[in-house]
Amino acid sequence: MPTPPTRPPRDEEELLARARVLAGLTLGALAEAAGEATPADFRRHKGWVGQLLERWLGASAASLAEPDFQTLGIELKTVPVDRLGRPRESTYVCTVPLESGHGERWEESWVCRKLGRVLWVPVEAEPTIPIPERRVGSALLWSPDPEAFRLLRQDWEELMEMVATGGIEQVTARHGQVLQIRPKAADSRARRGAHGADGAPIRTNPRGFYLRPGFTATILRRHYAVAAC
DNA sequence: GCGTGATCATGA
DNA sequence: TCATGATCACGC
Repeated sequence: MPTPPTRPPRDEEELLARARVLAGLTLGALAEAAGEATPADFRRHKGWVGQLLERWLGASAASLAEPDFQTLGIELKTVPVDRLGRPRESTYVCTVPLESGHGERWEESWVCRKLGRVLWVPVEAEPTIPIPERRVGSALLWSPDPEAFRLLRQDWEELMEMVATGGIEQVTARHGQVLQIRPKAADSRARRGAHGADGAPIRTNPRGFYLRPGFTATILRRHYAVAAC
């Protein structure tokens, strides 16, 4: 059984090597080897899997508005998958800028920068599998291809245009083909400064950008199609 | 209080 | 069954 690294990976190759070691291992084994307890359920431990993998891969920017692997410019995303390897949940990307983002170009956007290079790590999330027995899958180091890039850009521009013109309160999770905007806060009472439909300052629930499961499914499906050959 | 790590819980 | 809207913990 390996032990968690004490420093960030030097390069992509080292990061991938670390990830390959984890493939097939269970959450229980990784938690034990890292000296922590495996939660009985995730109701009060929602980010636990992500933080466990951060530790095992040597991520450096935990809970900062930076890529997880700062020097490499790589974002780590653990994705809960069903028995067929399909994502069970959407994937959080970043906060929606409610006051400063208007007029920003796609290329400079937080979404574009975060998704430029992503290490996807699938993790079994079937409710029937006890948490300690759930296995880590094989990781995929990914950058958007032209089609993915186009879809993301199109959604981002459309959503930010809505935020700028109609106001954030008009945007729901139903907008956006692959990217959506949903609440992202401690609870529904949390408030953040924003602009209303008429441009007047308002207070509203903080929002985040999320990738729809179908988008992530396409990424993983291609990976496994290749891996199976 | 905010951003990051996400999953939960409910209604359609 | 599935997606949306709500929620929980942590570090700073």
